[in-house]
Amino acid sequence: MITITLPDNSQKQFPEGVTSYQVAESISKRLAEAVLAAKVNDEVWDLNRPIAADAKLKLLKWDEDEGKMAFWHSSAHLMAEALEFFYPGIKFGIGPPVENGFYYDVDTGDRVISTEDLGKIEEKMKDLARQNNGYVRKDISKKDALEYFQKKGDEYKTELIGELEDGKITLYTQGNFIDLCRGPHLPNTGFIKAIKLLNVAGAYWRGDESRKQLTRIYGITFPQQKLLDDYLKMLEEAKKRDHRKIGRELKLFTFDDDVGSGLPLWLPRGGAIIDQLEKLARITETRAGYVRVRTPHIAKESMYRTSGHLPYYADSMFPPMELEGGKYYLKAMNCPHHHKIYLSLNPSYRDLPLRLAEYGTCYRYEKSGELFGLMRVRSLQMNDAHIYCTRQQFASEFRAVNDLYLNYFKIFGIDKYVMRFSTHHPSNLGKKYVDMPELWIETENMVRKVLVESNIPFKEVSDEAAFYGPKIDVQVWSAIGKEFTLATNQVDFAQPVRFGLSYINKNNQADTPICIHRAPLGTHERFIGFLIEHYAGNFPAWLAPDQAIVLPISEKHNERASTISAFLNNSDIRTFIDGSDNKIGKKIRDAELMKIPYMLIIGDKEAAGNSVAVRKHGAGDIGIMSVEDFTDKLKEEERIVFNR
RNA sequence: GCCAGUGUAGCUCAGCUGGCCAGAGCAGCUGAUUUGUAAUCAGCGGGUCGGGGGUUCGAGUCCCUCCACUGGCUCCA
Repeated sequence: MITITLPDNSQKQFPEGVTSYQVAESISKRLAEAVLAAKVNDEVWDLNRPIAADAKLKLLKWDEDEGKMAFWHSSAHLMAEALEFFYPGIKFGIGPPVENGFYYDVDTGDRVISTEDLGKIEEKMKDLARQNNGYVRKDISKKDALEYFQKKGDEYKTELIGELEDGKITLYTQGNFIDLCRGPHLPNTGFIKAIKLLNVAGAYWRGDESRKQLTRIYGITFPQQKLLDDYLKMLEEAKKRDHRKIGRELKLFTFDDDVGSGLPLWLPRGGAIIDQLEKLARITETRAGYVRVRTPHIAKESMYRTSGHLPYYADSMFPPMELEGGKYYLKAMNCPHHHKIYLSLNPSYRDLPLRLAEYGTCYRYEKSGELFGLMRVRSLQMNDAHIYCTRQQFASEFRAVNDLYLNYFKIFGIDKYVMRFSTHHPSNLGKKYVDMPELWIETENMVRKVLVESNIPFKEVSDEAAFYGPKIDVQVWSAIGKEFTLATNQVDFAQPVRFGLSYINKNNQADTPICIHRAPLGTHERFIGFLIEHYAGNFPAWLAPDQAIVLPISEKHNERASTISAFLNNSDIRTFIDGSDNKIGKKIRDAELMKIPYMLIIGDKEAAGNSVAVRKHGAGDIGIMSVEDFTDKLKEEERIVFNR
């Protein structure tokens, strides 16, 4: 007999070789039906794998991520079986579960799998699922595994096996399909009740651009049809928040073929949002001791040689313009220009920290397939600043920048984000990274300390730093689940050296400053793209393109409406009149669709009392008030943001 | 850049296997209406069907090519 310890620390005796499924059965029949896999001593196992000795056991159902992973991993094998049926001789790469579903990378030779083919594959999968075929695990020697897949002609699997340790190789078989796999899997295919193949895509073998591109098929499966229906509905809902759709509907921005792809045109209503963001940044930065500078959009080749961006970064820059025997580049970043300003100012230690801020317009030649609405563009304006400080000032400056980020997040109500802290790896010193080991360690420790002390969730990734220092990127997600770096905060102790930046210290000696690159609001393009989705177009009044719209009940109230509108405009409130001869219901509907925060309705009653009937977007009528009271109300909403 | 898909009026979309197929709704304009919290009525004007080339008696419809967009891969704010 062996002892099985369950998560609640209760213990039960079972005969040696008992399976997790049998344990589940002994608890309840319903549990046995719902359980998908089991965690045995911190390792996820198949339900029907015999347990030989005393063990901790956790039964994994659909509500556990590890249960879902086993489910989707098994689904990938099911899809592979269907694919092999339709495309004999097909070769398989990898087929893992992912956050939402699974995929399999396959090589179909000359045959093309397109979206049209997904339906029949889906049907075949449903057939196979109904057969309740078991997923059977088998240990195999490396030699036998290689022999099997070589015979099958699958060079991808043989490549994978070649890297595995002999004695730890397992195959899984279900129905007519055998796959190299570590598992774990469902007991049988019958668990998979609802199947949807989502799309086909190209994917490079092992993520390497220089290797062959395989066909990747994405799918998702569920233990019940209703869960699939819910998931598809959720996807539809997410699409409604898509900034590209809302941007068109609310007339915020557009693209034009003649201008070029990735080059957004900001319409007046989008421009108004930018104005408010810049206002917020200006106020915030002025209070934090920043000074504003302005620099040209182009610079000569020599500067980018000095900075080190050429030739390494040249692929991401627009090709140079040649004139008067020299090459000029459109700037892809603002730092070199700012370093030149530093040189011109020739500061002493008394002038540091020097914080140079600019909403600098940059141009980056992104590959055509990488463009994505406002989130990934070729012309962008950064909420950029470079802080030059001494090593002693570094900690407090970095902390201040961090606080600035958090303050912004609070204003916008951004709570779903992850700070990605990228550090160097010592093995790449002098190669990928500047060879200043003690400075790397010192600044990384400092950055880590600030993050921990500020109680900020972050994940540390080794060997992902910039060549000039460690960095923090703020990762967020678009409505349709794409991950983006929204903002960035980088430490730089390399460029100051390259540019020969220095200051005279207290001991009358030249010293090199450290530079902090920071862009807490990222770029206008990406930040507003993100905000559109974050608010689903329902911008708070301080940020909305139009804060209020004046709606006269009938034509005879138009004059009164103009007076009120003019008064509000004079109080710096962004407003206009709906002067159409539509009925009030229609005017309200139009304003609601444009998501204008406040509607001010003017009829006989209001005209008589110098008041407006206020309707709030999405909330309805909030009562009659004087024009002054409404102005104060709006001003208060702005004050909370701008004066915090 | 690569793989797969899509491209019909400002927007959302119909147009089956090539032949009275260039349409609808919304938006726009004009007129009537003067309206009390999510669509008043009527009339009118919009498209060389993404660009170019080809097949055909005949092409939104089939083929080639370029461009753009969408979903991925790679790369990044």
